[in-house]
Amino acid sequence: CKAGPESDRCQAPQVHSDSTGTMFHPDQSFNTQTETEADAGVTPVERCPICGDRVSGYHYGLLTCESCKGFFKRSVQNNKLYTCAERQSCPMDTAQRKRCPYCRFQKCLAVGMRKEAVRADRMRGGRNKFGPLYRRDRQLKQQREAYLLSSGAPYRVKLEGIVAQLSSPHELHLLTTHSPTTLPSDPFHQSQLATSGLGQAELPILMDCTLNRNQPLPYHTTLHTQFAHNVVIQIQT
DNA sequence: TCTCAAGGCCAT
DNA sequence: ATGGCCTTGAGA
Ligand SMILES: [Zn+2]
Ligand SMILES: [Zn+2]
Repeated sequence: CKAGPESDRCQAPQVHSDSTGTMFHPDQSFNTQTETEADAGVTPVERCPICGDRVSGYHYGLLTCESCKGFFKRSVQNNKLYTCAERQSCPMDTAQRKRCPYCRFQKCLAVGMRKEAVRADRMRGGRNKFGPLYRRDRQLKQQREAYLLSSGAPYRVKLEGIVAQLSSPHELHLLTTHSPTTLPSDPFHQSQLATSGLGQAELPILMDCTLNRNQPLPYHTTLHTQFAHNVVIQIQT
């Protein structure tokens, strides 16, 4: 993987996974970006509920990305009043989140960001009253994952990103042709893998399948299980 | 001490 | 105005 000036695309595809799909955000029409290899496998793969970007921690009540944190802070601090030029339902993803601050702020509130967590006196550091809440939420998530890991429940794997370069066309062939119907003998599998683009440099891929917990992932992929709901896959190149 | 969410800074 | 990175500081 040559890291050029445009090293953006030279990254491992990002993957979400989830038990039986039930916990997936129902409104996940996020066009997720790729994630750096460094992040993959180390940091929990959580998605910002507002825009789908990578979360950087708890901000004003819940896990959000860095940009929505900043946006919410500015909005509240400066008593921003926005208006939507459309119908109060603009799409929110990393590409379009800055287009309509109104809908972005609405969504911030809708998903539970708290104005009260923005300090009127701009005191820095320390902990606010939500500190304990964050702590509980964390350990709740962990418990649930521990359970799901041990339960043997089917889990869902989504892979979306750009493969910079496959070592051989054969790998792509396997990924492609084995998609919906050829995942062997798995009653749960419903995978949909699409490839498009013909350039050798970058290859968009999309996979979404449900697998049994004891079943290996298809071909040339390695699985790193972190938490039950978050699995990171790396394509071996 | 260490943690990590809150505010600050500043290049874009 | 945005968003990535930095500094702060009460609580564990
Ligand atoms: Zn966001
Ligand atoms: Zn709007």
